[in-house]
Amino acid sequence: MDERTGALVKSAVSVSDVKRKDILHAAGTVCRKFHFVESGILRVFYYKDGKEVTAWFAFKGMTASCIDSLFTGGETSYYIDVVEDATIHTIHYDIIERSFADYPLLERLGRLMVTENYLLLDQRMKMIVFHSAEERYNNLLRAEPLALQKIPLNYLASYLNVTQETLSRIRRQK
Amino acid sequence: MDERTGALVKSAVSVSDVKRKDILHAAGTVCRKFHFVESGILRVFYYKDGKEVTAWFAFKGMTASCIDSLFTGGETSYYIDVVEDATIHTIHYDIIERSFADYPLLERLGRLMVTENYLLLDQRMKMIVFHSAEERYNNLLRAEPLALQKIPLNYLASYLNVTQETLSRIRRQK
DNA sequence: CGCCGAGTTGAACTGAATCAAGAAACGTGG
DNA sequence: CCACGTTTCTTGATTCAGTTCAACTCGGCG
Repeated sequence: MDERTGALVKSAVSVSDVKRKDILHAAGTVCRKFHFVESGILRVFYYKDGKEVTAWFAFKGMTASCIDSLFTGGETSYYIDVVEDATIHTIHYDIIERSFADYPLLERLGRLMVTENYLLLDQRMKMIVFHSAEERYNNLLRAEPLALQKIPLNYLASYLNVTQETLSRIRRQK
Repeated sequence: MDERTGALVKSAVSVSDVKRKDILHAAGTVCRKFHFVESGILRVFYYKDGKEVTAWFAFKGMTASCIDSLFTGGETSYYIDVVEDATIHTIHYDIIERSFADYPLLERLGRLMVTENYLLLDQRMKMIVFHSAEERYNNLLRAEPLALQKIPLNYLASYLNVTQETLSRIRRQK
């Protein structure tokens, strides 16, 4: 990325500390931000038949956003909250977007970000389709061993697409 | 899109007619093309435990590509074949990509394409996670009633993530 | 005609959901 | 620092959607 573009991006970022249970974004609103996680854990979730369903955990080094709103400009169906006290860098996409025409590299940045998200979703989909509940749990355990101790079981369960009861039983036999 | 960019894109496209069972692309190779379907049906699939799994059907007006290879530049794990004789427009991504720097709008085009694919995948994932086999079948039936008569049952089954037997039973009670 | 691929049907099995209670852990005010 | 209620987690019994395996039907077509 060139200097000029870097400076613009920097100007669109703000850092903040957020606490467990803080809600960074609610469904039904347009959301033009996305968050980089420096430390802590964020969660992206939505409601399905009155129940929370976790779409995504953002651990250290990952991003969380109302990706539907960001992509389409419409109202998001996601909520974002804080699972573990976190320090985050929030990118104000408005500023980025307004400058697309003047900063060609931003388009690339946007493209790569979406691509990244696509590949992650693809992975997750294959995980759910091809692996049993137990394999999914073990996989996540391998990827994020520390984090798992800090995430309530019901959040985890909906992320892994099993009931809380099943997840509890899986976990027992270890 | 401006004239200049339009002309470049046009230069990167070729039209062809393809026949049922033709294989447009095999896994293990790098693929730098994607296909627009003017008529007919293409299928993107891969192998899982020795069995074909359909990742995607491209009906009229849709696109088919080895999206992993296109995004990452690596070898694809997908095959693309022809389910129903088709006329397709093939975009040679190489040419597009080489011109990213000179044609800023191409980055946007790329971004929007990935975005489109992301949203489709998200939809599909939710379909599989939240709906029963029967609901998934009915949904596809609603979306592509004509096409379904032309697609072999086993292709359909793996796309819907059920066994052929189950799909046959679902279909019976109509 | 007989074979072959595509689809159907049946019976047994299984992973995970659901429903229903409890047990533990947690935090908040007294 | 304890008591109390709430939230989180566990356990058991039952049910169910969908799989698996195996056999069978049907419509071409060489």
